[in-house]
Amino acid sequence: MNKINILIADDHKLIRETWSYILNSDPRFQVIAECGDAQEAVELAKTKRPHVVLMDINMAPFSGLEATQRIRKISPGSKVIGVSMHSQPAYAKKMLQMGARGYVTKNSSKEEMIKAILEVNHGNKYICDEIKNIISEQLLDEKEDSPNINALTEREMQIINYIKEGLSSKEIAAGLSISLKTVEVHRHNILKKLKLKNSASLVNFINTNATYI
Amino acid sequence: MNKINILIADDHKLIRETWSYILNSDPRFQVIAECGDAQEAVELAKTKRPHVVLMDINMAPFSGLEATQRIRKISPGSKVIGVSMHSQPAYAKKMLQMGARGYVTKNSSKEEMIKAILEVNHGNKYICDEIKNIISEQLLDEKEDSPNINALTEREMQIINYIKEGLSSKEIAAGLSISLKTVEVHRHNILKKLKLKNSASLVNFINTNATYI
DNA sequence: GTTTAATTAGGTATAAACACTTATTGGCAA
DNA sequence: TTGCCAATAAGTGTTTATACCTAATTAAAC
Repeated sequence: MNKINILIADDHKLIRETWSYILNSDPRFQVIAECGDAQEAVELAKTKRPHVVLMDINMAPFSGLEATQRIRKISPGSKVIGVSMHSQPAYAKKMLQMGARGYVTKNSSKEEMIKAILEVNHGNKYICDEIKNIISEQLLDEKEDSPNINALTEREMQIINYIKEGLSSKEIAAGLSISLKTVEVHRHNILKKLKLKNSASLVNFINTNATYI
Repeated sequence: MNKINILIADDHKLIRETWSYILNSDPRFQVIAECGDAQEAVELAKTKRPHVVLMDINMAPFSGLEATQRIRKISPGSKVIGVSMHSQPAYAKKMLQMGARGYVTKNSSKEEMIKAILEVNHGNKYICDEIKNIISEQLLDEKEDSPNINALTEREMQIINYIKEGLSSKEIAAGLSISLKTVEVHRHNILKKLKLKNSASLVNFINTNATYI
């Protein structure tokens, strides 16, 4: 039986090395490449055609989410597993939307990671226990009136990023070549959707609630 | 020659396991305990008396900074190495202030980690190359007028926390039983000190710049 | 004991943000 | 095709924030 070929994309060198070490110690796996940025990950997926890609979400120059999406198109046979330190289900959800076949947090054990690799390689989907537990807990809470950042549109997120950087509505309007009035409407809608009072609390919400990625 | 006894404290199980695996594979090291929270780390340092402690900064219920401080008192023979994903020198500085003997980012290689352990066990201090490079770069830039959050006063930090929560100046004034005008002056001084344009960018700065820990 | 810095607070402006209404366009889906 | 929604943009207000100024009090530092 052939080994499962794995590509590791993670911007932390130590983490890449340790995973390579562990996975290569198992006769079922073969780490064929590793890299620290998303661009390289896409290129390596194209040339090396790995069976499984371990993809960290946080990477330069674009996120693991985008890299997953690209790999999905460029090498449909490669199964991507999202790996992140974030336990929020929203991350997992987004990652799966982008075409990932699995999601594992860095809280997971070695055994769970191996299980995830075997499952996705076999064509199944896999989500780690931690996320599954959190999701079920959230379902029990069931707070439908909670601010849901997923309701924000692309444009709104774009404008939030400008706001974070300290740009005024006038500057944002100039930057996006749209009317000042439009920017104001967007800002108003954002605050209304998230039930926030002003831009300061918005930035704090965005920075501390990772739910939006 | 005796092995160097190591305690690993990191809230990510996978990371603990991989380090244990790697370090135990080296005849010079012996991982004698590992844990995922700061409280346990302090207790384990007390009972196990490890030669070296690998301490992650981000942990519950209190931070690795505080745990380091406690271990320093409770088991002065144990050398603590701060391990973090943060490349800001401010983290390293704070960690060393708390009594750590070394600081290594998660971008560092396995070799660098081993070097750090050997150095601190030998009684020396060790800071990883990444941080050293950043510090030297910052010295070369030498911008004395650069935003320094350390210059913020207690009162100013207090007001920033209210701003983050979305309170208006009027509300902050009421909360602190001071004049609206005073709050406005504080806000103005904060923005001036940090060279920021508005509250949104202030909140983003505070959330993303860990310099104030 | 004099200086320095933090906190306090007033005045006087302009600029920006926020609230709410209406309305047009284009795309996508039931 | 009809209807919904995102994105666009205008009008018209009110409220807040920001930018300057001056200045008193107090505590710490030199």
